[in-house]
Amino acid sequence: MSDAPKPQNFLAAIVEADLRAGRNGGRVVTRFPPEPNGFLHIGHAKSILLNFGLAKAFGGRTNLRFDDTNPVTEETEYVEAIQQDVRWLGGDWGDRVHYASDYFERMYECAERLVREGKAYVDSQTQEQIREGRGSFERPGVDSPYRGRSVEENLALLRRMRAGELPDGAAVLRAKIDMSHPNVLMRDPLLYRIRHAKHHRTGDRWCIYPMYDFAHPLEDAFEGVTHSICTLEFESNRELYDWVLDSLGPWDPRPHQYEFARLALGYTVLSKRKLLQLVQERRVSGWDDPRMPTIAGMRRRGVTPEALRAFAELIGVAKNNSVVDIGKLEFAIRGDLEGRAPRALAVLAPLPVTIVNWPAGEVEELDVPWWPGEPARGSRKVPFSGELLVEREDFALEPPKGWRRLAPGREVRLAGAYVVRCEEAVRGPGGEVVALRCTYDPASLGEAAGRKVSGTIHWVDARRSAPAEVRIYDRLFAVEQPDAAPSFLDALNPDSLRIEQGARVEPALRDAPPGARYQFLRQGYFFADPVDSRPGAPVWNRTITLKDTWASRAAPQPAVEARKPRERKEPAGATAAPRKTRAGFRADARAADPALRARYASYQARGLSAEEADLLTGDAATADYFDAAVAAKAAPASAARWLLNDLAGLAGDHPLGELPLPGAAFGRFVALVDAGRLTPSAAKTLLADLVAHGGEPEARLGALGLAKVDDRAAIEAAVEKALAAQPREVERYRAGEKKLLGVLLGAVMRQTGGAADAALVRKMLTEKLG
RNA sequence: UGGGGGAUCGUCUAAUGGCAGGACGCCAGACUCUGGAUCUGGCUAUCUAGGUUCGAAUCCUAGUCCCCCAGCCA
Repeated sequence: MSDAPKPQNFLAAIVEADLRAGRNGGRVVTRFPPEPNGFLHIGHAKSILLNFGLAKAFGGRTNLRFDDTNPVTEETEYVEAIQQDVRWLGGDWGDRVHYASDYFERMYECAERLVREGKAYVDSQTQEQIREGRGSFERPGVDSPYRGRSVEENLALLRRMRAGELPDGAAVLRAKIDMSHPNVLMRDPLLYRIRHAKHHRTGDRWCIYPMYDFAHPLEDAFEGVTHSICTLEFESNRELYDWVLDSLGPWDPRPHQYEFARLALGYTVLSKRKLLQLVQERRVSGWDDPRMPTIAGMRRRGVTPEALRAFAELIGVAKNNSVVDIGKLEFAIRGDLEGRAPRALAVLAPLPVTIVNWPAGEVEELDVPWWPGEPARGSRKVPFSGELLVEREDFALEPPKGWRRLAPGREVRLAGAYVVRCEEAVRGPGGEVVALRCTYDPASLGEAAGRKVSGTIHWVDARRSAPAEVRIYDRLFAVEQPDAAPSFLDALNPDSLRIEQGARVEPALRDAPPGARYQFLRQGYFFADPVDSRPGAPVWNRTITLKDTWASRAAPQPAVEARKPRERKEPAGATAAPRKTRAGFRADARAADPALRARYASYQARGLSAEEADLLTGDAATADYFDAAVAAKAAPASAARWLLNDLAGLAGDHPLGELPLPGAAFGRFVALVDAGRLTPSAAKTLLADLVAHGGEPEARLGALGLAKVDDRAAIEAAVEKALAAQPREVERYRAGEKKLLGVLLGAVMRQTGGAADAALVRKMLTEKLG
């Protein structure tokens, strides 16, 4: 175990339980298995952080594995980009970078073994025939005419496939499972297809390539992966994953697949196909365009790995289909940059200001701390003269209510410098404001001056500032759910990039190196672009704005259109079967079986409700079980209740007839409860034990010490003990938090193993607590 | 019933029969040389209906809604 923080999610719970149970010999091995056919995006970041984080937290290892089983879409360029991204995020795979293509020979051997064992065959149907033969959701498939080929013939054919004697599409290797399997993935899935294509690593060595469902479980098994974590859409594939492993084992460890919900984010798209389209259609400048949700794009925008990790922690891991508010990402980015970006002065859209009472020609070098309020973290010189520039947006001729910036006659603080007062707005020929004439207060410099003004604005010196290109990035999409639009391209935000050509930055920023990060005071966090910046001429990318409670007024949110229903392609000829419910099946069973029908009536005659009678007579086994219980002296009403409410849940999918607890013994159990020998609470414990291990109810009741305690003194002792153990709760209860009675009652019940009479305990508790 | 999964504040996520918690967001206030940050307080939730239980988000029954699967993609 390491001391890395333990993630708190359902997968961590599984790993922890496995470790506790001693499974896999204490090993924890995960893997991150990208296909090298595109750049990684923030959804992958979630998966990377999960896989690497989980293994690290539990003292395990994580492999990086390229799932390169489809030569026509995969490229070496992506392999390199992916490694860079994973490494940047902090994923440490040591020397364990693997390729599915490294296992092609072993996989092929597995394929031959399946053939030899009669579990796979070569199918020579066309693609269309195979699709047709698979059936549909409601209609079973039909066997391929080639399904019955002999082992020898299959082996010879498979070898010819490998040898390149067959053209693309002429044959495939299929598992021989069940063409009428309810899970369509199990209807003789394809294992290998012929592809005469050059592979980015194996070149022309192979012309047959394994399918994902065959390759992936084997890759995991070859590498000793214990927990194979993927996204929800692979849930149906798990059955096949298990089939492949069980057919080709034994394995140690035997990998298991678990699924979690992939990330969906508002105001963005996270499908490789769509991201590729944006790149190919030049809607963005490339995979690393700062507007892209790719890891490379976010990195270039100025986001840090720490911010992404904070984001991942913020959103957690679960199985709910969810769309995460983009605000959470922005929060994580701001929170990270807040502590690492020094504050600098830059004016994006300048408005000239003349300080009319400034001594002509004089320049003052102000010493301004990089971190306001934390002078110990350093400072730089900022020139101040009679000719300045302020942000155009920071002046209003007719200021609205609550305005805390410049306006005729108003005073503001220039950050790090003097308080100025606007004396006059200079108008151009069209009446527009082209410059400001202000006066300054020579006594207002520094904290000690104690001048109170309504606001502070940023500025730069007009002559001694540097021109800079500033790229103002905004969300790539204008609507929260681009996928819901008719075409996601329609949802693109036309203002996702604005280039401020006339921006000016303070002199200290002129030589900022690529990758430098600053907060431009009051405007946001900026990052010196690592690609386009030149020595002495950095290009600034806006990573993220500051939170702006002033501007956030009255920005109407566009209505979110309803997601358009996806079209179903249903092969012709399928009949729309009427939907049947469980209740319908029970009714059918009774219609077909007069004996069940008779029991349905007789149960009601013996006092059961129609619902109970219905549930008990859906099949003969359940009714038989119930009858056996009643024959063993259980009252019908309570037998029904215990069977339906508790036994059904404990039994799970197991038929009642196969339980270690026969119907007659169940009946004796119910009789014990009816006789008041144990409380309902203790009875549940006893029933769970009987279902798990069998045994005679009476004997187990004694062995587990579950006999009802109605001895006042014993209960009183338990109450005293429980109260003494929870003084805080007692105090809070007495202070008025009456809901804590349940907690205290629970504590007493646990004291007695559930054997105490709950009503009696409640009574004593309320008396004692007053 | 084709099969598989999922429904908890506006959003994301906890609570394995015993106090519905946290975070984002939002609102209000304090503070502030950033309308930022920070601090304080507040807001809002168990899909529906029955049942079991002293006690149900959790167990049972019925229903509703959402997602995934019929590529020689992964």
